[in-house]
Amino acid sequence: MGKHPANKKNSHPTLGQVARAAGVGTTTVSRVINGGDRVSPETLTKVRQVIEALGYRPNQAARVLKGDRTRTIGLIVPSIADPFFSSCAEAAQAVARANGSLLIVTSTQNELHNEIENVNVLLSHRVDGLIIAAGNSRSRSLRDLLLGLRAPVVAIDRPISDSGISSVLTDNFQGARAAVQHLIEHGRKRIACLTGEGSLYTIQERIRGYRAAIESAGLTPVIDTSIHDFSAARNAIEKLMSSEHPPDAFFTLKNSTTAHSFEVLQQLHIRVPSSIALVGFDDFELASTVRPSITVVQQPVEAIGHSAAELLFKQLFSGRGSTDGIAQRVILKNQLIRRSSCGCAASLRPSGT
Amino acid sequence: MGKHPANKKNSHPTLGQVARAAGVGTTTVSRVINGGDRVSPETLTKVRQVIEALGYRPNQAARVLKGDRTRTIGLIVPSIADPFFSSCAEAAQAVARANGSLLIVTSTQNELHNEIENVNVLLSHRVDGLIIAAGNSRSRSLRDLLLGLRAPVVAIDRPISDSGISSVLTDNFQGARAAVQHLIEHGRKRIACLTGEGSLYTIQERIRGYRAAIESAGLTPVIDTSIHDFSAARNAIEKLMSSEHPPDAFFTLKNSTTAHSFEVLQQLHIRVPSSIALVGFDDFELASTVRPSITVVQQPVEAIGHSAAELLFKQLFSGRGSTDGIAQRVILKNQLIRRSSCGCAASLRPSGT
DNA sequence: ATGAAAGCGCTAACAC
DNA sequence: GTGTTAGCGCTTTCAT
Repeated sequence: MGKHPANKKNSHPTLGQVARAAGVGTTTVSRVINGGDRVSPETLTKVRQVIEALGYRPNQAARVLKGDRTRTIGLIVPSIADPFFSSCAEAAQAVARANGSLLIVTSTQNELHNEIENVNVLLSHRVDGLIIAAGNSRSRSLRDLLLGLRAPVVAIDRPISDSGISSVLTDNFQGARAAVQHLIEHGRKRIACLTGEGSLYTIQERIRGYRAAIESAGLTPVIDTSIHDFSAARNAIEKLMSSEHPPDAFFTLKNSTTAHSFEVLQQLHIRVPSSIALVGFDDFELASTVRPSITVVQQPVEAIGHSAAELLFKQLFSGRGSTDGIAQRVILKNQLIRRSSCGCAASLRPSGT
Repeated sequence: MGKHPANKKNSHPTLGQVARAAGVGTTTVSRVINGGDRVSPETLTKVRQVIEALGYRPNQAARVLKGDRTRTIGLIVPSIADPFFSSCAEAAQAVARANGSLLIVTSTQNELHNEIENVNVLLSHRVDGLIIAAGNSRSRSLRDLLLGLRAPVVAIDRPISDSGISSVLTDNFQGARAAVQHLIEHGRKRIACLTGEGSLYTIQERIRGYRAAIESAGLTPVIDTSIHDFSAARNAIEKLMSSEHPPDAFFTLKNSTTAHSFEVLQQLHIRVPSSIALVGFDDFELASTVRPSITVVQQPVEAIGHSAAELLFKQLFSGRGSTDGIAQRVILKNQLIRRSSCGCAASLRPSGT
């Protein structure tokens, strides 16, 4: 089938083939593709031509085998499609690229089984380092697996318990506490906390923050961790609203819960913020566009991915493996974005920050 | 520093080390890690123990060097953080995993420079195949590069011009035309088309669809391709609204334009849909939650990633390289999701489809 | 400035 | 069943 001029050979051309075609030794070709030092200008030009003509590309696998780094790093997250993690990934990839590396992203759906398998697969590919957001951050087996690696590891969003593994987190506790305090300052007395996935580290920290604020104000905590989906939100809210002492505010601990709750409130024609104030954890697109715009605790998403990757490369370059010396814990600040749903006056140009 | 039991060796243990430790030959170990056929039960157990004890993991690079597939496929997209592409990626990864492969995702910001570099990097890593959403789908150099590969390539979202490269697309033309027709059926006469990134294939197809519907209804097309951001949207809309014949509907060609336009309309206190009807191309979270809920052309995002990966593996397994035989063009249908902003009655339970 | 040759870790003939 | 051995494509001494 008449095809294009390039390489119609069955397989990729090899360095040896280039060498032969150029009438030089393999060493010379190797030098050329690695910067071209110690090669005469003519040879260099000649070899480059041949490389071009043959469409030669060095085989990473062979280089790796010689013991070099693979120039790949792995990122293991619950879901690529989750905006939080995909933003992290984008930021991490930028750093990886700046360091001449490739980022390989895999997803686990928070299942321990997948987390362990992904670590193993990535390791088989000899990634130089690993960034991981582990759903099962307290799993003994995962921890031991990670601890046994020679490659550096950085945990994001959720730390690996009792491991001394570096981590980049946001201050979920403070963020939640500040949000609830804000609600309290608005005079809210019965603030209910709504969420799903109560087993995750992040959620638990946020609950701690909620409790701390509530209790230090002498109020009563009301926590519902059953909100997995829209109908769960609807049920929970209907029940709460028809209870003896209905809440006057909701603090929702994750994006989907915030969105679902907001929609339920609309459907039930409950006024926000007059009847119920609403503050969510985690910002999202359109949180500033809906009416009322929604006040949220905003996490520095890109910064997480960026810092984690930076930290990883720092460990990589500092020579040694995971747990020694530079293991660090980076805690990033969260920010309360005050929009309308908490009771603050609507800003004039609400398409927010 | 007292560490854990695993492998404290400087580097990874090798198959040879396992063989020696187990008192067997390398072939036997190789057999064990490849399924354990033709090995006696005792040896098998023994070897497995040693593997476990040493924390041995086969080195992919070495396998690759032997000519095997790398069991990795590459996905090149404009941005990982874009929900459209991250959903594609998630779907593609699921297929890859089902086929025992790893998906490597890289992003290009639609820059030709990055697209070419990413192809080369992925190729150096000897990915078995490539899925690409090329911003510069008409670039000659990119096309030639892709055509020269022995690895199968599947284009998504945007076809590679004049290349015969397989592609998985949605029917942008039909989708747009149906949306505009819907607006026309609602009695709208002056439907303005708003968008940015007019150079992209997808956008151009949508414009074609818009034109087709408008012209066959004897109306006048009004197209503004300058909407890069919020303030551009604001300017454009203000100008349109104060013109002699202000529009009575907007058809927005991409997510961000839809969201920005919606917000501008709110700020200007222009009633939707009574004064201006709105239909957007591409669904997004909360499109059903805002008030009025927004009617959109919904693309089968997961299906794109899924089909593309399936197609890629099909080509991979069918033995040969890119352009022969099974090169296909898969066109997926888009669906008009009728919510409120087009003028259709609000549905009772508007949290969408 | 350039080349010859020895592996890197693994698999696949081919013996035993 | 199991071991021996020859490379896969590359980098890297060590000569020249």
